Amino acid sequence: MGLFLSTFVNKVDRKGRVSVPATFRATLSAQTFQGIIAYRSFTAACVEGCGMDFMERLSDSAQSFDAFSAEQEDISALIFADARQLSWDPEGRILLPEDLIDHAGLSETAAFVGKGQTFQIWQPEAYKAMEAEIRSRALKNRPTLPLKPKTGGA
Amino acid sequence: MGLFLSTFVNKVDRKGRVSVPATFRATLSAQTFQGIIAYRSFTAACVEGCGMDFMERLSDSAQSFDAFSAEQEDISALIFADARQLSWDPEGRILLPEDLIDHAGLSETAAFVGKGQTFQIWQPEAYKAMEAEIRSRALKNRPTLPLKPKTGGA
DNA sequence: GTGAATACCATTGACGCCCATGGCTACCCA
DNA sequence: TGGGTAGCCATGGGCGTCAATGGTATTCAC
Repeated sequence: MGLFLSTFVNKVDRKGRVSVPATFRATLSAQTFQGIIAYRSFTAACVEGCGMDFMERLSDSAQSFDAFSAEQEDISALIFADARQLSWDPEGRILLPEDLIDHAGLSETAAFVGKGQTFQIWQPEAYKAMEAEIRSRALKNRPTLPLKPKTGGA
Repeated sequence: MGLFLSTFVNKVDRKGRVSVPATFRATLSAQTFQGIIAYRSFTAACVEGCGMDFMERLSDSAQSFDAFSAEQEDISALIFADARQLSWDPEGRILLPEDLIDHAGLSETAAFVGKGQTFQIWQPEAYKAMEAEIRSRALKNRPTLPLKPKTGGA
């Protein structure tokens, strides 16, 4: 299973095009749709991104009540309505729609931020600020991450 | 299952390259991604290192979000966003990104410190100081490590 | 017909790959 | 037991390739 890792800052050109990081494209290469799914985050000033398979999983989850609460059903409804398929050109660039650019406050550059199964697109300075905040909070709280035991193999 | 054991101090060349200890490479040799995952520790001046399988376990753990507090989501966000895939060259070297070098205060040499399932990369002098501190604390506190019973296989 | 979106092409700079070297160790053989 | 040798691992540097980027042309839609 491929993951979206690391953060890449790429330029947005005059036409609104931006290169999707090569490693992200590699992560999505197995999928039928050659591109990304993008929708406006409703918790932060950024764009959420993922592959089609994640959308399908989201859809499956929304079906089963016990997995998703009513609120979460609302959320998934929002997501599906807002989501758009952005296919990349032969060079691996996507064209960012105007409203996504507005929502994330993008201008010259865009930061692709890996979140594991998904990723986000931020205005780089805004992300830096957000990251600093989270990092300082982590430093204070020293939270721990309960690791699941290894699944299946090895 | 392979573990990361012992400590190795290797040189960082002018291009920022450093050899990953051969035994660490052997530990990771079975994995799909031939290289290491590295991210800045948020509790110490060092770089955390692991294999892709460890990252995937982390991602799996993050999936069940009812088990996840906001804090813990913070952590996984920080880790995935900061994690870089550093593949090694045919000689077993990785290229250390500038900000990782800065965070750990690396210059001429780097210490690879085994931590079992994961490892860390330290500025050698800094690690020596940290180790001395931990050791003296252990002498005082006599910490214990509850051993799990053997799980089924291997 | 005009504008936008997509495809095509060219440039460049970073990164990955290749070859060469040196030192240490472990092994072999006398 | 000691010298020689071979192999592995860490190291240094040069070169080619690919990803990111900027621009132009062509096609599609309205």
